[in-house]
Amino acid sequence: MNKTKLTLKDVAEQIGVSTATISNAFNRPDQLSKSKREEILAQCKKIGYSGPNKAAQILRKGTSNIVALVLADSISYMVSDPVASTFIKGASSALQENGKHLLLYAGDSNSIADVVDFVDGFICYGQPRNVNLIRELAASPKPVVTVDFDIDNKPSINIDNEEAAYQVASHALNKGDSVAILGLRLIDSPATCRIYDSPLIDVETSIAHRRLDGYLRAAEDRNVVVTDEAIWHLPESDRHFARQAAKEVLTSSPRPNVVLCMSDIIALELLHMALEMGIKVPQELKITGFDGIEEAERARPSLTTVCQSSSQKGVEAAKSLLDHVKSKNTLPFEVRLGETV
Amino acid sequence: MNKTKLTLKDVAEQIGVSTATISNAFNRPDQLSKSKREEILAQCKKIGYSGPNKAAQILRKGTSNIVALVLADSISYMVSDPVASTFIKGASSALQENGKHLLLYAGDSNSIADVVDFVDGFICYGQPRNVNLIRELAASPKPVVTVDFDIDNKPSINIDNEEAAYQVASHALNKGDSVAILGLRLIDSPATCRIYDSPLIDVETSIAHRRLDGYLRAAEDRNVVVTDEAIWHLPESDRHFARQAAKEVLTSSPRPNVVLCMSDIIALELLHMALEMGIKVPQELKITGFDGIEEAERARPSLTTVCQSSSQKGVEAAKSLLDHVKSKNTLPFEVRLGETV
DNA sequence: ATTATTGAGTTAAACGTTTAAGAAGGTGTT
DNA sequence: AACACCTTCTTAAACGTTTAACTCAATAAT
Repeated sequence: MNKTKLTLKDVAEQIGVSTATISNAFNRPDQLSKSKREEILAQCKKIGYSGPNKAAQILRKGTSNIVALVLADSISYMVSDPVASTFIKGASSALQENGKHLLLYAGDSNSIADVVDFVDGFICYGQPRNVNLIRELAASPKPVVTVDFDIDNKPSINIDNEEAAYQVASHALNKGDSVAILGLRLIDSPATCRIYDSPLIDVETSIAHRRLDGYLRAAEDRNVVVTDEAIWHLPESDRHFARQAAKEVLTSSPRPNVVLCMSDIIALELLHMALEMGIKVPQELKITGFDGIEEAERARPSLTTVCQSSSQKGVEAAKSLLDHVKSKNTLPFEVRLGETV
Repeated sequence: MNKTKLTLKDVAEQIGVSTATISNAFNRPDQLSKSKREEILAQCKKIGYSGPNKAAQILRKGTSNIVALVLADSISYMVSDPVASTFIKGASSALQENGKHLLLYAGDSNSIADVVDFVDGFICYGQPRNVNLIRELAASPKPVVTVDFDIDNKPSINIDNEEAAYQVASHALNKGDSVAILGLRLIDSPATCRIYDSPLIDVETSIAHRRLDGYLRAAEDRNVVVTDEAIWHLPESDRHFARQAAKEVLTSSPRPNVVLCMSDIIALELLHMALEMGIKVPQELKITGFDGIEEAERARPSLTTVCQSSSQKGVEAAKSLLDHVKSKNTLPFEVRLGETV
């Protein structure tokens, strides 16, 4: 029919009203009479004008209905991790309900500059690899909400990781135990950036720190000594890394009889390897996980772990962003007793 | 420092050149002398101008570096499905390498109108639920590439589903067998829209159709009769649906001794249920899958299936879009013989 | 009968860029 | 010396909207 894309101006001329009126017909029904509005919309439909151009709206209105989801690790990894993908699920459905779109943003990139101008806000899931990215998020003119990660003065969604770790560890630990910890990357561990060196950003602390604190408190309560050598720091909650670390732990001597794992993926890998090696769980080896993924419940023996709802986190994160909540939100958790302690 | 966001105009005034020159300094280095360019960029940095506003660029340039990934089913489902998430992996990494961003778009929404104006193109993964959405994609002014789905006159990425199904079925079938098929939603099955009724869109055919054709050809070759009652159409490749259908198949009488499944997820669920029921695989029941996911290889007995690389599909789809390829691309597949036939 | 108030629509100035076309000056050719 | 041709930069018109401020009637209030 029409050679080139119709604009508001074209349509206004054809219908014989001002562009403002057409615009109002689409955006502000209260600004014109009901009859005129309906007539205009009908005409537009007939002419083949499907509504104001979104690119122009983004510029003019300063809003795009796009929310960027900054994923701590690469998108590839995040999409296949059960915890992260469940989070994405929750976030995306909450956003969709509110007419927002989700832009996946890799946390290993080093700047948000290429999207910050048009995006409506950021949900940051986990601790991004790149310091500069964190710094930019901290200084972002657009709203930011963080999850499983904390930036001072920005809203966040989290659970009480210290308390959760303390509780789950308490179920596993007894006086005289020899314990190992399969942890996640600490924010200031050598493999990563020494974020505390930078005075500009005020990152409170990572979940790995909080969980470690909880584990250590539980150990201390029972007079169990945890040396630095008994703590492994995996770069991420990945089966491959987990398998390697599990091997090291199980072949170290003396072999620990309790291993506290900061994720279920890690714990399950350890569990499988232990069973392969003929180690009796929980008699010779107690294991705790973290997250409460389905697979942990299906495993035999079933895993003792901390249950938290990733999808709820996603929903809450989206809500916080949309409602311009400023405060930090601490969600509940629950220790699920399985057969591994 | 600065109260309000700096614009190109502000910066131009401060530095004492025209806006065009600043713009060129950022976008078209060949349009001004090297020395001037460097001076300008240095000044901008000092002033705190981080480059042209992206929202304005989108409008003016008509390009955003955003690619929408239209997911046939809901985002929630897609993100947790191993096949789909592997696809997303491939696509996102290829796009990221080319500086493109990924917008997740739910295929159960009924229009692309709210993004078509600013997005650079669409990758459509699978057959969207909504006819209107398909119609809009078919008529989209922006490039579209489809995967595991076909729209006439649009490029697509696929494997030869008919041949793949034929081959895998051929490994399982023998004269005298009683066969059932656990299939996926056909494009014109009653539960969905009768897409062929609409003359406006020319959707070639769904992968479910092609696979069914392949299965039936293999059956015919061996004089095996497949009645309509022996064919189940699951709405999607979901564990829940699969479990229900598996139950029906295994309790039907006479019980088939060969079941051809259109996805590994379905096949694995059937396998588990068969084992639970004490049915010997493959002696009493042969099973074939489709996709070649990891879990299929790990299963005991391991699954006979068609291997195709979802991540490669993602990469190819992204490439096709970025390179403006117009032709359809048929990728290779491979039958992996497991212990279930 | 005069003044306020409201309703419906218009005008025109943004929003922050990019880019075709043009101007000014310098270099090379004949 | 005249001319064409670069190079480097500027001018100004898009890109397609939204929205504050305004006009003009018509209705309500005093």
